[in-house]
Amino acid sequence: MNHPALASYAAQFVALDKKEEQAFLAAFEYKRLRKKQFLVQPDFVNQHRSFVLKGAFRSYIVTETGEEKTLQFAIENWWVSDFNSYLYQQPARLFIVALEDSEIVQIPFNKEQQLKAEYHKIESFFRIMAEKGLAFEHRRILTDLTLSAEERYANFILNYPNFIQRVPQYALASYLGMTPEFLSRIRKRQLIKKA
Amino acid sequence: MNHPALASYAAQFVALDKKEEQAFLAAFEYKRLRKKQFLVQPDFVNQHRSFVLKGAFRSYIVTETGEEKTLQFAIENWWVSDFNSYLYQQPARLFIVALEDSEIVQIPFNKEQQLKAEYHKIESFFRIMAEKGLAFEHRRILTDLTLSAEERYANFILNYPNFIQRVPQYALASYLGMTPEFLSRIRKRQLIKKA
DNA sequence: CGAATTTCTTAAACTAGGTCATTCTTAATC
DNA sequence: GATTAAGAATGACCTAGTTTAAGAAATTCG
Repeated sequence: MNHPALASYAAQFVALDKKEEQAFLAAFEYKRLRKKQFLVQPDFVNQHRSFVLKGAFRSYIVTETGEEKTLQFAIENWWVSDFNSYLYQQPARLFIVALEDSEIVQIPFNKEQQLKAEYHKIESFFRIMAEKGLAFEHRRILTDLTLSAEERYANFILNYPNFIQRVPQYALASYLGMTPEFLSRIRKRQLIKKA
Repeated sequence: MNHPALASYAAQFVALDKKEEQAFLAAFEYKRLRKKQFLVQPDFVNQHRSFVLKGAFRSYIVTETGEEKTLQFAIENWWVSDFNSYLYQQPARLFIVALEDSEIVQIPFNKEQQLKAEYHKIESFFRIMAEKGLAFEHRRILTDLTLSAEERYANFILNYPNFIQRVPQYALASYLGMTPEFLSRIRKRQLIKKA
C-alpha cells in the first residue's frame, strides 16, 4: 500500500492532504504481470484503471480478418485500460498485453467512483487525467489526418524516443496505421538518408 | 442568462442544486454567429469552451499544402473548441467556423477554473465531459485504424444520420480521412447498390 | 431573377502503401 | 548451446485511394 511513484505522479496535478492521499493510495491494488500475460481481454469488462510502475503494455484490437491494430502503448507512469469498457462497464473489445515483465497498481471501478464522490480533489485529479488524455488523442487524430506514413513515423520517434526500443516493430506499425513491411521500408530509406 | 438547453443538458450528468446551477449558467455568455463566421482561428488562444444552442460548426486544420482536414463537427447540444488550445491556453492551430447561422453559449477559461475549484459537482460535470470525449475519440481512432474508406462512411451515416444533411461533403470527406472525389465515388456506388 | 461562386460529380492516369512469398535475424525454450 | 519460433527485411506485384482536369449542380448575392 505504498506506491511512491503513483503518489508523486498525482502530486504533479493535485495537492492532496495526508488523509486524501492515504485514501487515494489505499484504493490501488498491486499486481505483477509477466511478459505476454493479458491484463484485459475482449468480452470481459475492464474493471480496473491501471497505472504502470514498471514494464510496458500494448492495447490492440483484432479485426475480423485477424489483423492486430494497436490503440495505445504504456510504459512507466502511464495509464492503461480499454477506456470504453471501463467507463461504461461494458465488455471490452481490446486486448491489453504486457510487453515485458511488469508491475502495476490498479483501482477498481467502484472504488474510483466512491473516491471521486467523496473527495473533491480526487475528482479533480481524474478530470485532469481525462482532459490530458483527450487533448493527446486530438493531437493524434490531427497527425493521422495530416501526415504521410513516413512523417508519422518520424513524428513518433521525435515525440516518444524511449518507446522505440521497447515496442515491437509490427505493433508500432499498426499504431501508426501502416503495415510492418511498409514500416520496414521506411526505416531502410531513413538509414540510407543518414549514410 | 437563462439557457434552458444547457441546464437540461447538464442535468443529464449532475444534479446541481439551485445555487450551483445559478453559478454555472451565469458563467456562460451568449453569442450569435452568422454562417461562415469564425469562432476560433490559428495563432489566437481559444479562450472559451462553447456549447451549441442552435446551428452547426466545423473545426479543421489547414495543412502546409493548403488542404483542410476536419477534426470535428458540432450541432445542437455539442461542445466545440480547439481543445489543445483551450486546455493549455496556447495559440490555436485550428479554425472553427459556423456552417449555419448559429447561437452558442460560452464559458471563459478562468471562469471555468473558478467554478470547478468552488463546486465539487461542477468539477464532476467537466470530468464527465472529458471522459465521454476521450471514449468517443478512442472509438474514432479504432474505426479509422480498422475500417476502409467505404466502411467509415457507412459507419458515419449509421451513427450520425442527422449530420449528413448539414455538413458539406468535402468537409465530411476530410473528417473521414479521404478526398471529396473519392467520397463522391463511394456515394455513387452505394446508390447503385440500392437500385 | 441571373451572374458568379462554390460544391459536387465523373473519369483517366497515377502513386502511396498493401499483399504475398521468401530469406535473414533475433530471441525464446529446453 | 542447439532447436525452434517469432520478428524483421526484401522484392515483385497489386489496389485502394489520390491527383488532375473538366463539366454539372447547387448556392449566394447583387
